[in-house]
Parts: sequence; structure tokens; C-alpha cells
Amino acid sequence: MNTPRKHAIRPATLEAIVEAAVRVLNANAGATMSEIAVQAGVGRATLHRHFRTRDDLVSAIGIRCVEEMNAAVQAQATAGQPAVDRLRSMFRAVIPLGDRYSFLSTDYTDDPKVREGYATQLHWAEALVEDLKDQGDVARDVPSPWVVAQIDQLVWTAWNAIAEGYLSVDEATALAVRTLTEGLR
Amino acid sequence: MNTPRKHAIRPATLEAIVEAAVRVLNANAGATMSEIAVQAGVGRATLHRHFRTRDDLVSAIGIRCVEEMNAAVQAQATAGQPAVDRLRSMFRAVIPLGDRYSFLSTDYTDDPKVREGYATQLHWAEALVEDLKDQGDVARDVPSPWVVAQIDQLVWTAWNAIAEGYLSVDEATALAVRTLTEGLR
DNA sequence: GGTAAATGAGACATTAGTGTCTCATATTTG
DNA sequence: CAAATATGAGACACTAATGTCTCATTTACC
Repeated sequence: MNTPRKHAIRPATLEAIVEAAVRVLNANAGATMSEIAVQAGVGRATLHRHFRTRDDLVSAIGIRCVEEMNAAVQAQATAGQPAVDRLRSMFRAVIPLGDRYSFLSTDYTDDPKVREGYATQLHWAEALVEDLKDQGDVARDVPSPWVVAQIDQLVWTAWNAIAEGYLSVDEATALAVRTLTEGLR
Repeated sequence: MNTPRKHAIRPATLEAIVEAAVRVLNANAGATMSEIAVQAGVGRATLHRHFRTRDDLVSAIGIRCVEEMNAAVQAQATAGQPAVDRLRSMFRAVIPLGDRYSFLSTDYTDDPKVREGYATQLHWAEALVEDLKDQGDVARDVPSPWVVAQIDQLVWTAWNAIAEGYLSVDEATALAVRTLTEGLR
């Protein structure tokens, strides 16, 4: 069946909804369907037509953000490079996305795909940390979960610095790498 | 007038409500009055008797947490000490409170007292950073807001590490100081 | 230009949470 | 023990948000 089935969604509409949802939900985790509809410039009914419940919408956004981030990380993951360079590339790619995925930490979504995406990122980060330790960029006696957490936090701090306007993406990236390895002394 | 006025609150009841609210709101910023009442082991009506609206309750908790934290910081602020030692003392005092004030960042409260408390902390942190720079513990070319943000994040990361059980308070404190100054190399 | 489908607007029922009130019960205080 | 009063339980009205539905209008596609 070559099905143009009921309630197909127009690409432009979908785009508007998703982008508005990302924006609005990051600003306010408890945002209402009406707010999102208004921001997207579509009717509230249209939201419900394509995302039956609010949870469906939140999940969809969560999946989107996680995949987006994984894609950004993958795109930078050049195999041959030294670990520090990969760390830098990763920061560079992910930091600008800070405002898009910050809501993932608050507006928690139980969707298995989101969990899976998280797991992927975690594995990737753990592998990177292992390499950093191998290269002597991170001391062996520092617990890896600490390093991973620190990397996560640095992304957020860096994005914040950019949003507040006192650092450029490049400066923030450099400072993040420096903070992690050399510290601020 | 020696007024035992209407709706005085029993200390035990107040304590139960406040503690439950801190706990519940930190776990879920959108928690309902019923949930809080249940966790506190009091009737929902009692909540409303002492905190007319939900906002009143959230504000009260916010104020409480900020004051608690400022008190913890003040108690450790020995004037003569070197900056690094003050940083360490501060970490030691504040890290264990991590699970009590984390909700302040999400469940934003507009109360002037909370803002004031924030401002106090910020000033204190800025002064500390200035001293750290004077002592050469932090390089002059690092923007102070970055250092302050880093300190904030480290408190949270440290508390998390403790909550997940892979570090003790002392270990986390030491690691936080080390991460900030020397980095993880 | 004509047809089919997606959208917008709004009505509607339902639900969940808030905030008020009352009264019986438990607790404190003298 | 007795009086005062804080609490618990539940009823109540009110509000805001969700999710469903219908129908007129717009948009896309042939």
C-alpha cells in the first residue's frame, strides 16, 4: 500500500512544533501544550493530532535531543587522534547544543530510546576517559565517574558562559579542556 | 498582648513539613501539596493552614535552604586562613548539603530573601576567587565567573559522587579542590 | 482548477490540583 | 482534670490543563 495515511504531518509543521517544544521546554520544564502550540504557531489540536499525549511529545523531544547530540559527537570522533584532541572536538561540537538538551536532566523521560542514547554517550565518554588516562592527560587515581561527571558539567558551564556572553565558543572550549586537565592554576 | 494567636504551629509539625518539603521538592520540583503532606505525615489542610499557598511553601523552603547554606559557609569562614584552605573548608561544609538545595536551581523562587541570599553567596565566592588569584592558586587570565561557576558545579558533582557511594566526604572535598586548582592530570 | 487531506478554531468532558471550610479528635497547657 | 487549640479527615467550589471531537478553511497535489 502506498499509504498517504490519515494525519500525515507536514514537514514544516513538524519542524515548527519540535523546535518550539525544545525551546519552550528548556526554558520551563512544566510548560503547557498551549504554550508550545502558541510558540510553534500552530493550533493546540494539531499538537494532539501528532503527539497524542503530552508525554508523547516530551519523549519525542527527548529522543530528538539525545540523537542530535550523539550525532554531533559521532561526527567529531576521528579514530586516529590523540585523546585530548578528541576531547576538544567533542567539547566544540557539544557545547553549542547546551541550550537544547539541558531539559533532559530535569524533564526526565523514561523512554527506552532516551535511555539507550544516554548509555551510548556514557560508553563513549568512559572510553574517552580511559584513553585520557592512557595518555597521561588524566591521572589514574581519579575515579572515572568523576571525570565523566566533570566533562558533563563543563559542557553546561561552557554553554552558560557563552550564553552570558563573556566567552566565545572557541574560548569556552579551550577553557573547558584546560580546566579538566591542567586545572585553573 | 501576650498572644498565643490562632494557628500557631507545633514545632514538630513545622519540622516535619519543612523536612518533607525539602526532600520531596528536591526529588521532584513539580511535587504536589498532597505528596508533601503525605511525606510529612500531616493532613493537607495543615499545610495550607501554615503556608497559605503552594508558592508560600516553596518560598519558605527556598529561604530556609539559602540561609542554611550561608550559615554553613559563614561558620567555616576563618579570616586568617590561606585562600585554598578556605576553599576547602567551604567545600567540606557545603557538599553534604547538596541534596537539600539542588532544587533552588530548578524550582525558581522570586522571593527577595532568596535573591539576597544568592547575592551574599555570590559576593563571598567572588571575594574568594579574588584571593585565590592573589595567592596564585588560580591564574589571572581565567574569567572569575568561570571559576565561580566551576566551584558551584563541583559542589554538585561532589555531592553526587557521595550519593552514588564511590567517594567519602573527605575524598570528594579533596578531589574538588584538586580538580579546580591542579586539574585532573 | 478541483479534490483530498492537513490545519485552526473552538466546544466539550474529564481530570488533577488548589485553596477554603467545618467538625470531630487529639494534644497541649494551666 | 478542664479548657483551649492544633490537627486530621473530608466535603466543597474553583481553576487550569489535558485529551477528544467537529467543522470550516487552507494547503498541497494531480
